[in-house]
Amino acid sequence: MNIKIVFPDNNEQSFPIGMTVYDAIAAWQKDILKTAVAAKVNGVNVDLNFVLKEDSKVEPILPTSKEGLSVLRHSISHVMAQAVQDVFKGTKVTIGPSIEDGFYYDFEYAEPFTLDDFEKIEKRMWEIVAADYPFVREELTREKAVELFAEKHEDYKVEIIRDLPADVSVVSVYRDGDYVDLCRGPHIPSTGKIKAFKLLSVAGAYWRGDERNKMLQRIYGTGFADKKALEDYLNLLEEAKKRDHRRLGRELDLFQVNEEAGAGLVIFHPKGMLLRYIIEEWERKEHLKRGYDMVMGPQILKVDLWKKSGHFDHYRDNMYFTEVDEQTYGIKPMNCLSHMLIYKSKIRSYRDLPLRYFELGTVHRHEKTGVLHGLMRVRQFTQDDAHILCMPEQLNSEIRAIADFVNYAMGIFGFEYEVELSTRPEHSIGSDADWELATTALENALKDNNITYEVNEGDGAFYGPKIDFKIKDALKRKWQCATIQCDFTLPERFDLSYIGADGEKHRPVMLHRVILGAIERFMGVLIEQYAGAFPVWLAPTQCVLLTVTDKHIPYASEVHKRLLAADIRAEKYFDNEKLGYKIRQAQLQKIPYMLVIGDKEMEAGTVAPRLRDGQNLGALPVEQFIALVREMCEKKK
RNA sequence: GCCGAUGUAGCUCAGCUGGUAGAGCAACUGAUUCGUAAUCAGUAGGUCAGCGGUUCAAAUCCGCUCAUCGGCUCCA
Repeated sequence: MNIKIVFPDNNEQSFPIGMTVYDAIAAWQKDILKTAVAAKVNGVNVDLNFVLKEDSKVEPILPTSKEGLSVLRHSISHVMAQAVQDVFKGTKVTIGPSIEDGFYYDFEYAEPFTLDDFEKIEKRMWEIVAADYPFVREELTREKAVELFAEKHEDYKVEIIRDLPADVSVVSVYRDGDYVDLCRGPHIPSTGKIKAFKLLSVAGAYWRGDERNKMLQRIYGTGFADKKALEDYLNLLEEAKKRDHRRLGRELDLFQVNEEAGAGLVIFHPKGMLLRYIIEEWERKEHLKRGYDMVMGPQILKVDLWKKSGHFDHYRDNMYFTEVDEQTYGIKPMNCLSHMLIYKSKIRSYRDLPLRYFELGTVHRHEKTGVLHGLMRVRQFTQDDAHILCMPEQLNSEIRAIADFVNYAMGIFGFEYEVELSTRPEHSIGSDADWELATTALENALKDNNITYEVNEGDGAFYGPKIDFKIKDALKRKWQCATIQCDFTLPERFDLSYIGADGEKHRPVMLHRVILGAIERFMGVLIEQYAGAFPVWLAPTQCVLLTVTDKHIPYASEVHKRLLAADIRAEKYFDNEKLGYKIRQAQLQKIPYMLVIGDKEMEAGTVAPRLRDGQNLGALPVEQFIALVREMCEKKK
């Protein structure tokens, strides 16, 4: 489908939908480019591009819009590639897209780029910007394009063109000045439109994302419509760093990951453990409410069982093993096996199903050193794991119930999440028919629940497809927490059965699922979500007693006892310091209530709560304060 | 595992081209008894990540290992 554009000289031309006006104009007659762009859109004053829409309207892409930023950043990445090739002769270019908060470009160059090189590259980039080269689109036949890039020894570009689908006969390249890059476009009109950018980091990245390929050097950067927006973004990054759970974990004395203990092994300090305990207690109650049975299996199981389940063949590299009395045991990387044995301990009837086994199961996985990250990626962690054994016809309602549970839990903890459906991976077990059935079951449940999701091809577990729920950390990195995995294979391998209404044996289906995922990871994201200022029901310390002078200690101690007796987590700041000092300490610890206790309170039998935001609640009788905290806990605030 | 960077007191960091370690905050002790984000003074604290090498001499140079950080691949 084509649409018409009327140019300023009343010349009418039609162009395919999706093409930008800039490209359309360039394709038509590039010498009237500037006036055309400026005059094009009903008096809307814009710097960047316009895009053609279905409804024949020409919409401007503003430099502040998502689309506009993406175009701008893509153009900046071209300028960066151009600068890198100018500064470091012999650099080969590969690909350089815009991404959520910026852009990157992957290069091949013999020497590693350093942060010091950024200055040189940025300097050259500003020169290119100052030259205000127009971005000019040009279309070439495949053959011509291969010729062009082969001549420049751009092997990666040649490979990209050669790998294009057979029906692509024409490719586009963009020129700015004497630089030319293979690119689909669109771009901004000229390099001079670039006002604000910054190169941020350099990292390794495999060519085409495959670890068997050569490792390239990726330079990350970001760009904005103006300097102010760039500064705001950089400040935001600084703020995000203050929320980093690794930093808050130390400052709030929650946990440590100690080099002496080993990489990826978390040591919970008293306050961190208290937070974890609160979450775990909440979990147990919520699971019991929903018809789950609590169970518990051993940390190590004989290796033969892991062979039977398929873990030994498919997951061995990630497992720890130990040998005792000439028996090899596998330390569990997953909790399912014990649950299978529980199911098998009796003959099961269709009347018993579904059976839902829940375990706060601690697992060990030997993760590669390079992936370890605070609480988010560790080698020992505890999942709020459950295995549901049900009849195939119960799958849909079970999956829906889990999705509801996840939604409820995320609401309680204040997270938004994204949903992905991951399908069969390269290395997997089970029949095609079962994979088909399992994938459809998951997909149908999502559709029936009106849950929007994206499909992640080939990202399933080796034993089945899965639905993943992802939440974001302070730096917007997504972390998978909840997951639902559909498994026909393990029931098969363990020969699980139930007696149906027909008196015959049938095979149950198994769902593996977690709600919060790994407690460690969930706590990591939770810490960042609240920047350490936990809601009252979660706060390891809910209130702290601040004495004005030593003579208030006896009364404050009395109040402390009453609070503890009322299940309120209270601390004592009775040291010989000024009130201001103690307020500051409590503030830094992000404690919800600071109870000031001086002469007035001692005489009246009250406490004077101060909130984290500086607000004073005035004097309250102790009982009233207790009631207040209880109410906050009940409302999960 | 791969690419790159980093590792000095509990934390944040100084320590130039090799000559034997320093600040602020925190901690501890004492004085002060004080009303909503830092009272004053003093004291103590380091096999410079570990191991090995070069050197008359290594925090500093070289190698290996461990760990951390930013990514890639992988993943809860």
